[in-house]
Amino acid sequence: MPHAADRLTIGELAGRSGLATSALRYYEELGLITSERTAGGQRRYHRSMLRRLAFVRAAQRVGLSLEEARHTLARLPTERAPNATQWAPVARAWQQRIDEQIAELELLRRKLSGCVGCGCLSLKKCALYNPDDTAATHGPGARWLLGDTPPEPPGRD
Amino acid sequence: MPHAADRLTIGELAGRSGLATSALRYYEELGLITSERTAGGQRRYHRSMLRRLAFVRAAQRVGLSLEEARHTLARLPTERAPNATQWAPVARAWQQRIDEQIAELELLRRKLSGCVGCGCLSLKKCALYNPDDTAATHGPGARWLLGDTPPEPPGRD
DNA sequence: GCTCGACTTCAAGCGTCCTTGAAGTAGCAG
DNA sequence: CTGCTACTTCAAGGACGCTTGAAGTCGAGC
Repeated sequence: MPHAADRLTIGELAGRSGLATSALRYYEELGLITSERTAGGQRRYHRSMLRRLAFVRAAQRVGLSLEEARHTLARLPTERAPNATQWAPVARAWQQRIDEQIAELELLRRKLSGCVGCGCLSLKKCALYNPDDTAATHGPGARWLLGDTPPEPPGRD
Repeated sequence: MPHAADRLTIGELAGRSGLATSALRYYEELGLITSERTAGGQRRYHRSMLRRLAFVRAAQRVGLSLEEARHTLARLPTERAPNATQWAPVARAWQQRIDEQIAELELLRRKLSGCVGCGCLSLKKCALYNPDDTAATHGPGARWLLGDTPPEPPGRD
């Protein structure tokens, strides 16, 4: 064991979190994590930072920016695990985001499925190019796949 | 109608694709789309570029970089819609990526579900912090949620 | 043939998320 | 106490995906 106390050096935190030390310093600068300093000025991290980092990583996967993660983190306890009351709204919000992402991906997947056998990406024949469900999903106006476009005037492909 | 021929100006292509003209020039620079030029040097796009752009947007949503999209695009016909033989492997590869993403999100979702009621993010008690399925999903070594970490030595949280 | 908006190029800038490098210090093993 | 690695700060750089601005040209309508 490299050192005595129950505080983690930046290298240890890096090893345990899977993040680079440079990333950890950056996160600290952003206020995502905090540290104490030794007499000599080196960082020492409380182990609760592991939780915060796990949270940040999860937040990123849910599609949040580091700034957004910071805001959410600010409403959770610093050194303690959040209790159910604190955690529930966060978890619910995230689940909603996740559900939306899954729904989007499944829509795209279905469209691709339809295309595997159809010599696809041929305008007017393919679900990838025709609104229907996409239109419903993405608001008003003709939309296909991932962008807007009129359903192609006359002309061929 | 702004002009005669069946070629699209960059403004028209932008309008129809939902992308900014600056993005279109950038894409052209990257080799994602091509254009012809008028005598005066202005770009004119074949309508098949709409398909390529739809493809690129879809690729982005599947998580590909523009570079990766370019590679894939290079194996599909330039001005024609791909046939089933050309398209099938691409669609299958994308579906696989989509499936992986969905699986990841569902895993995260399940973990969050378990946590809503548990005062979560408390080390050792919570699925978010304990390997199990995540370990299987992300290769060797102990991993929780989105990073590596040993399952916490002695001490408390 | 003029006008005016849409186009052109080129260079620089931007937001996000970090990494890299230089120059120097801390802290633990022996 | 030496020595070596891990640490420190600060500034710059870098990848990705574009956007913005300046300065100038094209081209369709009147």
